[in-house]
Amino acid sequence: MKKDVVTKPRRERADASRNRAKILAAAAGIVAARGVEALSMAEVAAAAGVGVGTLYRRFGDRSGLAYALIDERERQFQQAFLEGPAPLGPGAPAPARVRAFLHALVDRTMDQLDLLVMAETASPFARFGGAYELYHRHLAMLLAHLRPAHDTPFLADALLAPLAAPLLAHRLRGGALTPERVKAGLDDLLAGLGTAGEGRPAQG
Amino acid sequence: MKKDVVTKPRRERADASRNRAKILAAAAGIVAARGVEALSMAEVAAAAGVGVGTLYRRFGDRSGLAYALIDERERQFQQAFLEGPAPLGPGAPAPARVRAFLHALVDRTMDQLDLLVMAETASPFARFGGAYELYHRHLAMLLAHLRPAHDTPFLADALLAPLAAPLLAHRLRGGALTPERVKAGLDDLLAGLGTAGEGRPAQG
DNA sequence: AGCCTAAGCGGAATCGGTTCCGGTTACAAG
DNA sequence: CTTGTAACCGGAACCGATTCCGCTTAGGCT
Repeated sequence: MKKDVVTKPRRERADASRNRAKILAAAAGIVAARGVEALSMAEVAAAAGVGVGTLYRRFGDRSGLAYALIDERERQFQQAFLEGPAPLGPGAPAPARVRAFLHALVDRTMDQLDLLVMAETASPFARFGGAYELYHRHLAMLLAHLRPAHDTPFLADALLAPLAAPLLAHRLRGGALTPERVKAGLDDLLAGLGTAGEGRPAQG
Repeated sequence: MKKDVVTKPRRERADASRNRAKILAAAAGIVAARGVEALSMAEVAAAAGVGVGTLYRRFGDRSGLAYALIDERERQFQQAFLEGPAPLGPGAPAPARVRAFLHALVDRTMDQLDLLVMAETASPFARFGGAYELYHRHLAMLLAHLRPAHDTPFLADALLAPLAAPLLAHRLRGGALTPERVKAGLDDLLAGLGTAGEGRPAQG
């Protein structure tokens, strides 16, 4: 009988990570040249010189590829609110952190709107995969700090929902939507939740 | 030269509306029997005894078919908040109408969650087609009544966004989400916006 | 009743995402 | 260096949505 060592997690093979890089480069090139609409799996595979099967092995699906293209900025953002300098990171009072977090999320979403629309559109629940739950936990935690008597998980969803990429993209098309306007609107909601820094006790 | 009457809008041909009915019946049957996942265009066409081209001619696309299946209840809902009895319809003070509208929307969304998920998922912006803009205008108008100094179009989006079918469906899966909880959460947001009936002037 | 044509119709073809699988290969162990 | 095998690979096959297009027909008109 073999020794059943606990599923040793060997690291990615050299050819595999080489292909990963080729695919990401090809995909980024296509997006830069012709926009996200032109980003089909078959075309990326062809441009990268690999088979489509390889794309799926590395990235799972179309949405996974989109997230991978966003990954670097995403890491920066996550690191910033998890362990970066205040007020986005730890150290600032919760209301300030909530506000900083939402404002930063608006910027980050606007920056990569097209890719996010694609990523969130792939499958019905793609949006709630990856980073969403992290944002949700983070926000709910900050809110709970402030207003323990409220349903903070719901409030966190309610604050994140208006930042869904497809909604913002839709409103942007119709002109007259700016990051500042979204931030101001969020501030308005936050003021109502008593997170504007008034320091009132939570009992509402 | 022909008389150029302004593009006379002839009404739907008899065979066409007969097919529309057959298609809707077939689709409803499939959904009832095997759920929305089983609702593919080809299968509906086969069950209805028509070609797929006919489905597209009548309903535009998958999302259109889903909306058509929902249509009857949708009409009732729209009529209720546009011209039905208060507080949902006209006559009640704006704060009460806002609250009644959102609560009713929660119920209606929960009722047909699966079909709505399908309808809103078909294309990236499907959600913002059909009824969404109507809801948005209605809600923004009521809010403007209350708080003219605020960005009511944004607030309307912010109140509607947490009711997106995919989000509710996702939270429902994880258990622990009820219509009551959603309504309570919305009430909480509304209280913060000063629509709880306190009658404070708008100036914030 | 017969004509004319816009409106409809069916279903093959197309398109893009995703899955499958028989054949390769990196690389750890001996 | 040889070997064993898990991880990979490529690309054909599959699947469902959507488009296309040549043929048919309802129904207004004479």
